[in-house]
Amino acid sequence: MNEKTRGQFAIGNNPERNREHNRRVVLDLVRQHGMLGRMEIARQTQLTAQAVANIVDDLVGSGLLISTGRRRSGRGQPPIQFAVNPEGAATIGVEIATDQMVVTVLDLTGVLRYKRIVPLADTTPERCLPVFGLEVERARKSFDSPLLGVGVVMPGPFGIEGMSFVGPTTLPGWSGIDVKAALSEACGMDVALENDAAAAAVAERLFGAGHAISHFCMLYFGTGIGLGMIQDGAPYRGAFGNAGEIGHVPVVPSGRLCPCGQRGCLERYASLHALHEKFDQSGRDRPQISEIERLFQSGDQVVQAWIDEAAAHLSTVIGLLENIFDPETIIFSGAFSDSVMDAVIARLPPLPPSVAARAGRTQPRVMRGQTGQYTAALGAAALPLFEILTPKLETSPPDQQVA
Amino acid sequence: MNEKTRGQFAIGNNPERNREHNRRVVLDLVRQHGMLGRMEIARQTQLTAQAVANIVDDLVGSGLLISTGRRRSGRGQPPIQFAVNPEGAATIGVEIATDQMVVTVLDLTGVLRYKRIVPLADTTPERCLPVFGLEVERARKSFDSPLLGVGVVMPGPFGIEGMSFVGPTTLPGWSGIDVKAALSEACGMDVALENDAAAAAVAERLFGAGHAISHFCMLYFGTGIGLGMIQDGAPYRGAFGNAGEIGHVPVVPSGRLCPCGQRGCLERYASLHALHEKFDQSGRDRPQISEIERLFQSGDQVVQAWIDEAAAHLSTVIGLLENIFDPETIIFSGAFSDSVMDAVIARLPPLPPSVAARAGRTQPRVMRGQTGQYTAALGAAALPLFEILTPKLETSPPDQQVA
DNA sequence: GGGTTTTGTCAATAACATAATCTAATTGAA
DNA sequence: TTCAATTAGATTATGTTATTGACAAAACCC
Repeated sequence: MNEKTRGQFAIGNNPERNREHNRRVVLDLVRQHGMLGRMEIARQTQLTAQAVANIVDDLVGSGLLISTGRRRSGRGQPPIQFAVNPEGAATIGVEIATDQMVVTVLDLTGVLRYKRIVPLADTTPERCLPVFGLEVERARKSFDSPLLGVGVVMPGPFGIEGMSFVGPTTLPGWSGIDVKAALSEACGMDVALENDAAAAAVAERLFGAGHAISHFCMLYFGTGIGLGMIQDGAPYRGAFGNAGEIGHVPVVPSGRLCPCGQRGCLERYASLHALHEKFDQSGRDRPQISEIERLFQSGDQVVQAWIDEAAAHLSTVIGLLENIFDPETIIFSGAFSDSVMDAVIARLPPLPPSVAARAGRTQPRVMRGQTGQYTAALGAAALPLFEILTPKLETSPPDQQVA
Repeated sequence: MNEKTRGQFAIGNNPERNREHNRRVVLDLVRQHGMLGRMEIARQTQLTAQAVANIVDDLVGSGLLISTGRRRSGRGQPPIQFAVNPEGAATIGVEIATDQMVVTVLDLTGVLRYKRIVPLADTTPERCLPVFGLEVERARKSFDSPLLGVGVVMPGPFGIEGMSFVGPTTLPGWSGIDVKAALSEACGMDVALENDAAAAAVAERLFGAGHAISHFCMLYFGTGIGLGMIQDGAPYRGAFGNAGEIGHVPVVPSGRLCPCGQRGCLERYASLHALHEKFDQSGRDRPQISEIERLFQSGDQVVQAWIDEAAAHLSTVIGLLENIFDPETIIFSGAFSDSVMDAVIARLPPLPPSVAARAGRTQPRVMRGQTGQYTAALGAAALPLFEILTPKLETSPPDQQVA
């Protein structure tokens, strides 16, 4: 998140770290397959049956896995199936947006157990942090399982100098403070912090279309527009946690002036804020997000015009992302309803040529996310889950390194 | 490299894989620090002194490390220092470009031991593969150390459908064939295959400015222009190995027509091919790469004009990359001489605002690579080295997975 | 019912790292 | 000079984890 993130070194393995790793591998595998027998786990993980038996026993003992009975499958003794225990643990996710706070609780299988939307009139840290602490406390009381962690989603970027990026799509008053530390203090525990697009990508990876896709780009339509990247199954954060600021990519030469100083930034066309501006121009009130679906269904001209304009400029960006990342697919998601997202995709102009034109591709180049319009809040709760579930290379904290 | 690359699962650890991992961690650490004592290694890797002693003994035994004597350092028994043994192993790297083949041999510390440039009149696979086999054989005879592997660099992308991307900056005749398999057969051993930009990035990471930088973007000026990305110290390849095709990002609206079908692609302005076209327009012969330095030093007008034009369009791309990747820095490298690269950097227009404008940044936003103009061929040889040296998460080959 | 196949468990083994203890070599202060 | 402090390195014993191999259990097929 800051300059110190540089230059991590992988650390050595020992039996203890080994144990952690193998448990994570097994848990992740079972989660992704829903149900699995011991022998199948052993084959997939390239561990022995005995090792898997020990690990599964251990995970059952700690409540993370449960047996779901035998499954008859051809010849041989039918395997006892195991699945992730929904009651095994839960996580709290909080999305702090420009006008509201969405609080969610997910169980270990990713099922939504609690959702609460708190309108925010004032998003400054002074007013916001106490509400945040209170809401986390309230969510905590809604379940009995052990709490894995708290994830928070806010519009990025974080820690940028000057006023360049403090536009209408970011939160006022939050620059210059250590956001993560402030949030941790407000709720009394460590929090995982990400921007909305990255969290949405994690949610999609764990619970949506991404569960079978390990490389994808997610375009997230929040107040602004963000890019979330899943690479090799894990989110890409950049050296300082601000990767994915695609909103300020210029798409229209000498286009609309952007607070960032450039002209024709994507965010000025393809974002909720751009829609709001279109309503301003027509002399109409800005609609609530919840109203947009209705306006769209009734064929509202302003909404239609916005969709066409957004789609027109997104096409270039899609080619760009494909050429840079070579993803399996690009997923559209955001605070808008599914039908609005579908309309944006449907009206995309012909996509430019790119490396996506490979032989035998199986995924469409663009698809809509499957986790709905609260995907960012879901992603917030998914962040701690991801930490527990996903095997990764252990690295040393940079402060322990030699000079 | 193909559609099957999708959906890898991490596999479980066992003592044997553990052993491999720890040796890699130690070797990588020693390599990056030049020389290190056992206790220091133990602290960095978070292993015990005894474990490190065993590992170091083992690595010395297999010739990968050598002792370099005691170092007096304050109080206490002076530690015995260890360094990577240059004679421990060597790798062969081959860059196949549009007009020549560059063959290199690196020792384990990354020192160039052999370099040979073979002009290629005909780059079709039929003519090229036998030459390749022969040259690898010849390079093999230049050293006694064990051979770690062979790395090959070619202009990408690989396996793309249709004619869209077969322009003057790619090799004719190579589409539709399994390049890696063909190369392996021609030299009788497994080869690591990458595009030039990715390999250059690996070279820079191992031997150049990138050794202290674990997140950077490399803009590589070959015949075309390519993007190599190092993320968390490792190259990013994309889902199908074709990431980094930045040459076909449009930078000039309604600009020059590109064989890819778009207009104003970066490659039409900032690449050797663009320079060649400028010479064509002036009615002059295309210069050899080796001549360009001399032309530049003598203030040649065409070269100057090309530098200005390239720099003008690169500025936008830099802002784009910073916003998307949030790297520590962006490194320019390529087949051009250092002074030409420096001139391109010097003439960049003011860079656009981006997330790179963070508080307390220590690296310049753009810098020149430090591995010289044969960086791609160096990178080719660095590929197998990277495999040996770098700890990574073990994953299962996709064909072993359940349906 | 017997042969085959697959799952699951037990006990013993192997590999690797840890822990504790001791020796060696250097610095620095009395 | 002497001796305590400090750091490195070696030796031995111990512990954790996964592997190996043998065998029992439960299903299918003929």
